[in-house]
Amino acid sequence: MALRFFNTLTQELEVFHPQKDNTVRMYTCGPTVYNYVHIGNFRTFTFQDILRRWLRYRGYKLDHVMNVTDVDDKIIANAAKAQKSLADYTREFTKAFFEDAAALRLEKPEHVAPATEHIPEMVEAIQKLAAKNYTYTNDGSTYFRIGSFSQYGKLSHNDFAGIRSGARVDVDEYDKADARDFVLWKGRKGNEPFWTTPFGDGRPGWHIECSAMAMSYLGETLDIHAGGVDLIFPHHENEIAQSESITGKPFARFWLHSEHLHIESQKMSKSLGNFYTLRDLLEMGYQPEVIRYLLASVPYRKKLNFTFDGLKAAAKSIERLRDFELRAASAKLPPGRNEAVSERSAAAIRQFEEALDDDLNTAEALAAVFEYVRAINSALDEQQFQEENRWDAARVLEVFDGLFDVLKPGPSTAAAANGMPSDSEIASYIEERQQAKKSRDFARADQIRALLDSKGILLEDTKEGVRWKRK
RNA sequence: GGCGCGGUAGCCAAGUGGUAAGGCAGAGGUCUGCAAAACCUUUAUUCGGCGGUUCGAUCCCGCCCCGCGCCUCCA
Repeated sequence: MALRFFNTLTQELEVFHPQKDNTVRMYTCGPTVYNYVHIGNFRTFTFQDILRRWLRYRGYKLDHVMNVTDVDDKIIANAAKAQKSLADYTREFTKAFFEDAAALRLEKPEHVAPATEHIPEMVEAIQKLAAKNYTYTNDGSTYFRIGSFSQYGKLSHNDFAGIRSGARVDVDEYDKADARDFVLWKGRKGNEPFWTTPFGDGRPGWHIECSAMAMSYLGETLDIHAGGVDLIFPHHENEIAQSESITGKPFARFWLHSEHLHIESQKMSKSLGNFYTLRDLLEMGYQPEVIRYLLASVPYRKKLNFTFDGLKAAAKSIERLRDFELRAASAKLPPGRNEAVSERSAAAIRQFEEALDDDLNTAEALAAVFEYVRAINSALDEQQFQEENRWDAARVLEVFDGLFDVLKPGPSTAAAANGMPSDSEIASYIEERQQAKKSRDFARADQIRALLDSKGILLEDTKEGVRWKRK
């Protein structure tokens, strides 16, 4: 079966191909850098990372733009409170965001686009809209006239006919002619940062950022536009209105939206105060790859309830896969190659691929891997897994880890390794213990075991010999 | 009020018109000098409730109950 995604625009599962060049032109909404982002935000970014990796696995090249919103009301307020310039303030949290993303092993998009570095593109976009009479100004601010875009609501599948002008309060204190209208350019106020343009001093509205930057990097029609479900309305709806009013062409072919991370059955959000940042969890001692696994393991269109039990289960799941990897790589094996094992390995990869092609069903993909692990463990027990089958198992794990990326120990594990004995020291301890056991000096053998244990090294006596791993 | 999503074992969770993947936890076992670790086996006559369609429904339809989201900044 071909690669399929659920398209929010059509509400259907659709076969995906990029429009040209075998290159996927993709835009995703990135962070607003007014604070540390929380792990709910990172669920979406992890989904986007899985999407990137799977598209590449399927042979596509990527041209992916992610914006960084580095000017908006909250940022201005927080920077003022911290008595820092906008640039200094956002630099700090932009840096923190990419550090966190790297810890979660999220690939960096081909282009990272800070809003403040693309003001000319936004000005140009607004001028094009003005030339077509899609805008009006009021008290120094420029607005988009929603009444002039007949398809408004097609993404969020809302019928806006019933909403009357003035039905809602203008929360951002700008005067609008119609309740649905949104601001393209906010007029200069007080000491706020501003840019000078033909239509007045001020700063960009949020929605125009994404339209202008997406089209300047990727052209008039994107292959994929992705983000969290809460952006469907109004943000993405507004992006469509702006972009399609300018070009007269579809803005994005596929709209992909990831569901929220919940905590105690509620949306995790800054305003509710019920959030954890990645840094919070790392300080509690959780490994970044465990968090990555948890975020990736539930299919992206399903709400994911965050719990510490879930985090512990994720850690154990990774441990099982790592144990398997170690066993398949290090066990003493009979020579030769078992054809049945090779076939079982190929089947596992096929199942894994089919699950991901089906709108990135990561849960089903994981099931394929775990079923494979059990089958091969049994084959190992029965001496059916042979020397040349090692490559088969390695290949399955390579495909798995190319997407999930959780098998290699993270940097914090490496940090804990400081003061640990080297591999060769461990090997000589193990050898000494084996000798002691052979001469039935169990006291010495147990002493060595305890010594290594105190340094974080766990010995495993198995049928295939002695293995060790870091705790 | 409008629009939408979801309710599957103790927890997380996949799935299909023909009788329930996987992970964690639990139980039993294998291995072992002992132990740990690891591995294996096992764990839902049942898929929120009530009706309907069907030879047959967890999966389709209707109603109800419960949870959640969007409609305002928000991943």
